Amino acid sequence: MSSSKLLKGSLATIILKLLEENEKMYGYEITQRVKEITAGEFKITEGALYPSLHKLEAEGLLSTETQMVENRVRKYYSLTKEGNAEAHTKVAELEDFLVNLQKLLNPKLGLG
Amino acid sequence: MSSSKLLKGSLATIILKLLEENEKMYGYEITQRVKEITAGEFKITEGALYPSLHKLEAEGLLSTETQMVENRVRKYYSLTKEGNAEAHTKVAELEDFLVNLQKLLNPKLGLG
DNA sequence: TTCTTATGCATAAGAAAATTATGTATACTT
DNA sequence: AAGTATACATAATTTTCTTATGCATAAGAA
Repeated sequence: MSSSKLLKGSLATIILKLLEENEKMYGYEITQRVKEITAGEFKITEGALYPSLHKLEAEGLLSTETQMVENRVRKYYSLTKEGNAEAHTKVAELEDFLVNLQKLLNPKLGLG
Repeated sequence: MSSSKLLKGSLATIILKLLEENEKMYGYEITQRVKEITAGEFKITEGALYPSLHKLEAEGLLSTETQMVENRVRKYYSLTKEGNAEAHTKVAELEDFLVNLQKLLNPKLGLG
């Protein structure tokens, strides 16, 4: 996430959420999907993405499958069973966090 | 912010926002206010808070004033003029970020 | 034909921003 | 006497980025 330098710590949750909806995705596809959804405002760098994917795989949350497409390698990632559970947990935690952050940013609503 | 380990990078914005509303606050007060507003879900640690306050002061965004209250030192922080401007900017950036994050977490709404 | 952009993965060096642990000090409660 | 609350501060470590670099193929522009 280059443009804003905000919200370090949410990348893994974003990845898990996207994979919850898409069955399988490859790295480059994830960067493009995020860019598309956020109208170009989030740019996930490879230096952040690939280490994060590798870590999630090492933790047993993602499984991989490599394909050759048009003479290029694609490494597809899918949620494991544990990954699916963790996706729910992490998304819920992040949403909870956002609610609290909104209370801080918008105290009139929060304490109304 | 100990409990969730999320949203690293938003602490400075939270501080600026609180000071935008409160004229002046001291460190311990900030930790208690955040805890109160978020019903105990955000716990700002001293190890995060004080370095962040010092940095904001070094950047000219905050000014300080020390008082003795009941035999204890309190260091009050206030927004400078530049701090006030920066508070607006950072809050707007964070809100913008949250909008995009919501699009990722709630794609059905985002692309509706 | 050469350069740039796009596609696709990966790692290393460095910076930023936390966590955790520690230290000092006063005051109140158990 | 020990623990909790108030109040500030810093150091060591960890996490998670950014930036830079590297490899490789393909397509389009100059």
